[in-house]
Amino acid sequence: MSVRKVAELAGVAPMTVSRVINTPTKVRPETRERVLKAIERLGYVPDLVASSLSSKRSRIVSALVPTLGNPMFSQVIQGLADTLRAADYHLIIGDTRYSAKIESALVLEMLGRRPEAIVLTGPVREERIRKALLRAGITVVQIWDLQPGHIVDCAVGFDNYAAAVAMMRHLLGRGYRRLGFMAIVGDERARERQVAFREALAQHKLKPTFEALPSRFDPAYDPTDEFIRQIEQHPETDAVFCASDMLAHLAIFACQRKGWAVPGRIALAGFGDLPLSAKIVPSLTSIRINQYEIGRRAAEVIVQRAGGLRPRTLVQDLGYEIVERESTAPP
Amino acid sequence: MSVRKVAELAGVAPMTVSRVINTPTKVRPETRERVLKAIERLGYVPDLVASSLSSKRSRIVSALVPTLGNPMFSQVIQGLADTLRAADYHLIIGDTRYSAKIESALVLEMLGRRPEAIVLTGPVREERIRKALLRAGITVVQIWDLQPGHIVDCAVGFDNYAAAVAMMRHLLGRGYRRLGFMAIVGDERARERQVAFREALAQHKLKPTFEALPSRFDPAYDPTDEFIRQIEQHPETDAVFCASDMLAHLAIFACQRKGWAVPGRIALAGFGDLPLSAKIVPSLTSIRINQYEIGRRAAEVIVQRAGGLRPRTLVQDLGYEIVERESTAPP
DNA sequence: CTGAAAGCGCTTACAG
DNA sequence: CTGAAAGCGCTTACAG
Repeated sequence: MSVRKVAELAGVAPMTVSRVINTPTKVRPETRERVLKAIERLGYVPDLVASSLSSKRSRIVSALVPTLGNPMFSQVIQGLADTLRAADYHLIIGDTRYSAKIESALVLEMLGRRPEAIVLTGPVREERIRKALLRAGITVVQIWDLQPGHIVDCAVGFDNYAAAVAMMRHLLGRGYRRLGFMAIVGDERARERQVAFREALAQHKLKPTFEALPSRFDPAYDPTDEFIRQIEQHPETDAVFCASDMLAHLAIFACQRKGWAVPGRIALAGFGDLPLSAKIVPSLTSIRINQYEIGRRAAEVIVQRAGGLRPRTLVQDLGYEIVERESTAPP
Repeated sequence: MSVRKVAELAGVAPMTVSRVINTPTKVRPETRERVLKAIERLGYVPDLVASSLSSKRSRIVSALVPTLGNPMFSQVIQGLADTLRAADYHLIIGDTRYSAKIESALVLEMLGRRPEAIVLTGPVREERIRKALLRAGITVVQIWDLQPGHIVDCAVGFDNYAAAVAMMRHLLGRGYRRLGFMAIVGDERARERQVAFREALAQHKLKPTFEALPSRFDPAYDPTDEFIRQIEQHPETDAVFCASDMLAHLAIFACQRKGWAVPGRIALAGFGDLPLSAKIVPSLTSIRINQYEIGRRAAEVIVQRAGGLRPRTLVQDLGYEIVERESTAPP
């Protein structure tokens, strides 16, 4: 099945078949009809691989996220997928498992598909990769965290550090003073939140009661146990800033098991504002990021660029919002 | 940047560069070294589009799931992505939003990329699409639900109906008799569970107290409110079978808000056994499906097929497991 | 409005 | 072990 077969059946040149598919208005209606009928009869599906090669437009976008298992990122992917599909692009995805090494290997692999754009979560970490990206001359959209110094091309996201600072302001404003921090090790974005956590405390001449970073690669990995252990070892803790809502949910359940009132005994705050966070009991104070919108905007930038437009702003800060809920009511 | 440039720099023919990349052992070590150096120096990344076209091997797999937002499916995708990457395949994804129409359009689009295999969630619903798939002559792996009559090619999943029947056996065995059912409308897989729910009750000469199917397209969509409304309208209900763990989690929170003891007042059971279900208070009885494994096996089938092997079994039933937890303790 | 020629960047299938 | 020729299935850039 190929343009040639269709052309033969319709009694036209292959070029005309190509026109019917790509620029139908440039073909006389009668001719178009004949070609369309031939396409239909043969069940012809144009080969986009060949099309990509000769037109030098792959209509492919690659996106790399740390993990697909995290709803934060799957929402971003969903936003990307929906918007790109509407513009006739296909999306190739890869997950880096939070590893810079895997990320680099994936970028190189992806580049082989000649994508028109590549979406990366966070800054490029290897100089070699940055060079390869530049040499490829494609649109690079860095999503999620905005770190101005490291942006290769475009960026859509929010200020992770500022968001964490705002949450700390909220917690301190509520009167909490003995704060713990919890994140999953390997999550570099969480590291930034941790820095904000420390600095905010330091400004108030306070010290963390604990900073726990269970590793998902640790065979004994269980954030729930880790949380309980930390609270028992540091019973003065009156609030815990969790680097993700999922951790905060687990902490709430741990507290329920232990009979620790939230927020009476311990206040809890998360990050990401998952849908469940508004519904959980107690409802969870969190930092809302519009994940879907990040994906949508990233796709938008890509489509605009492909259309020859220079997007007005190369860096789009979509902001964040502290959502104050029951879990951090004043003590 | 092309094989030609590399070939010139290395002083060999393009064909030799191709060999160094694809079958390096077939090139004399000294020649290979020279070519490798040229590749390195130029930062050459082979064009997989051109490679696909001439070799007729795209090394692409397309996967369609109803939504990426549901952790059930993102786990499947993760299993696919990991396994396919290890075999040097790229994964193009699409989400059908539970729509047969979108699914059909996506399949046709995907076919244009000449994937070596396509992964579909559930059976193909349009005859036209089944034909297109057959004509494409590629591996089609139907995942998730196993419906023998509708399988185009291979299938990896579990028996949705049997799983729901097993859960009903559990609930009835625990002594619950006044059962309600809840699912999100549009989820066809949930429909099967609903049928099992009804039939199991009928066998015991029982009737549902309610069957609620909130629609995510309904502006007033709120499964929590819907759950509360149903329980208040049908206060005799002593247990609710939720077609997904997420719904069951929301139901648990709703009960906490209302002061309805789970399982004292109402027992709850879910489907999918999300990680949170073991941790939530009360822990949730659910049906465990190994989502990641479904993805992994689907990829395995694809890789085996590509290697010329006929997989031993075309239909792999990975089974399910009723995980009995606190939420359905005897009344 | 339509078509013949050339070429996109690889690899297949020979040939030596 | 290496290479020259042909071709994968489209589209670009002309030409008429």
